[in-house]
Amino acid sequence: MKITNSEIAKILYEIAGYLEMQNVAFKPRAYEKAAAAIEELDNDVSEVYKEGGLKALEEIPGVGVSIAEKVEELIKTGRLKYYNELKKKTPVDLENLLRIEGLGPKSVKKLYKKLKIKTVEDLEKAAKTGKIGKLEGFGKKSEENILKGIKFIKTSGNRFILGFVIPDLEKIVGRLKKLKEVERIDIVGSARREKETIGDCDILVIAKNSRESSSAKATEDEIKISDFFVNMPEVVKVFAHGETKSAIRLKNGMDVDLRVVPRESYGAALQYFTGSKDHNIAIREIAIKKGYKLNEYGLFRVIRDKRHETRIVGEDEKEIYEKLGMDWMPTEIRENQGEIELAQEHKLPKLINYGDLKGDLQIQTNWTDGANTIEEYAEEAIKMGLEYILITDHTKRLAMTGGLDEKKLLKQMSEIDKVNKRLTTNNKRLKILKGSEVDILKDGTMDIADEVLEKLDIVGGAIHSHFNLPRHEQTKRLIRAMENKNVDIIFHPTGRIINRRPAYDIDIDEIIKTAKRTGTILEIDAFPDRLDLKDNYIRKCVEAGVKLAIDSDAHAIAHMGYLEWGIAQARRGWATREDIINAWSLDKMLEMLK
DNA sequence: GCCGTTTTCGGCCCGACTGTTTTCAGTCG
Repeated sequence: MKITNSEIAKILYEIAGYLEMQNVAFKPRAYEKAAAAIEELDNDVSEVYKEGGLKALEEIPGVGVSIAEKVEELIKTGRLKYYNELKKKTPVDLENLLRIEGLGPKSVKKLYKKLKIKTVEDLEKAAKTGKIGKLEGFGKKSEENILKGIKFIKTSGNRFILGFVIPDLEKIVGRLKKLKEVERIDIVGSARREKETIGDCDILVIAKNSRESSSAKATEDEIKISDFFVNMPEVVKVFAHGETKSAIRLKNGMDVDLRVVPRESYGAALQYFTGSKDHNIAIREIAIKKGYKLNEYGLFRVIRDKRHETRIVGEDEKEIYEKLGMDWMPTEIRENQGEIELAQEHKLPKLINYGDLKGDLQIQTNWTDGANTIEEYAEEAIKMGLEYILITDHTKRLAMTGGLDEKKLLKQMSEIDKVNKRLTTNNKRLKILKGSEVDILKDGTMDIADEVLEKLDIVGGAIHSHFNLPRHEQTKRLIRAMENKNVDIIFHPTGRIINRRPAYDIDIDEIIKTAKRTGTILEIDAFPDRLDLKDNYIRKCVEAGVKLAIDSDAHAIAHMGYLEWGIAQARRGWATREDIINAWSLDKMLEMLK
């Protein structure tokens, strides 16, 4: 099978780690840079190579002669000698060991040399028996931290980040959809509810030639679909393979269930398999009270002696809810957190819709750690139908990104003026706004002087250091930043990275209160592993009347599409268009900002 | 190993924290 961009990137990242172990200078950064560039590429590297050969590979920024050859070898053979040799020298599960906070290549090497630790399991055993603490350069504290890191990975590691696995899942769904036997197909479960992470994936299908009812025998079409499903190239394990229900594990480690449902039950199955469980339990209780029975096959009227029942509805999901006396509910809010009561009163909020955003307010360009130019982002935004974007490169304290100081920021502002002028002469409607992702320093002051901040259209503040301050101090720090009259938005307010790093310790209610008082916007960072604020914090903001912004946090134009994941979270937090400032016109938005 | 409106060779980002030390290596962003 064709090697994917992320598979190539993973190997390049690992090479960087191995070189780091050997104290090789500069090369690790070179491999990391190339890996990141490939990971963020819009096109398939294999395709790039097929069309333009080595030359085309070398045109990828950060990829030179040597790495291009290695990528070529990977595309052609699926293997890489250089990588295998490095791996032979230090045969450790680098990918997973490096996921542990605080553990880098040097420590991994030492642990391997001294204790023959190769895997996370080895490491855990050694830490638990106190062997790590006695090691030179390590101590009791390191041992504790390692155990904590392992625990964190274990408790959060077996869920998949929805935005990152959806491409894999959609590939499968797209392929099934093309079968002549398939009439309709949907992803259900927590993925349909747009949860930030999913444990597994459920897929429902109706065959063209669908069986009459759930008790009828499966049709040939239905059997063919199930057979096709378990024989896909990505399948590494088949747990179950029936005529209408199958379960497999994919190469990426995710378990996927497929159910081929009769047409007359499709709506009921959608409702049932979408959940959430709590939502379904509450709905079924209501059904019982009204003399119905609800299951995955339909809504049934129960006749007195309970041995007779007649199917009322089942093909259409909306009809089921309506028969039960309530409005259809958007899947994102089906968590039994008040949505059912409001649906019964026909008072559900009108959630913000996919496609409602008029702008993107967090974009990193190649002035710092982004991959594309201001102009390239502008072109992409025009393609997406946006009306405005805000350029928000990092500031000087974040040295590793080449953060901008006051002088460079002013220079970038005049560059934006120029690009805006070009857009106007070419009759393009897009407006590029001047902004910055300004570092919030330890004491809550900003990394850029106020005189310069004043000149920007919109200022975003963000924390990138001192993640471990005690709660009151961290909260005070953010509050001070919000009180700055130039700071309009707080970017990724809690700093978590899903499956990797917990949020820093803040009093979220205090933060929301301050946002309200100071008129500061809180951001919903749409990057799939951030989604910060998360759904229930969004809901708190909506209830408190604090306004929000949904931003892609793009570091490459391909990331701008992530805005949709931000909308999904906003919907999970019950946000309407009124709550999201970049769903508004430019004038209205600028008017309400500080 | 990559890159070049300062360079085709000689630079590559840097400050702070943590945990280990008693001056520093490793890690992080």
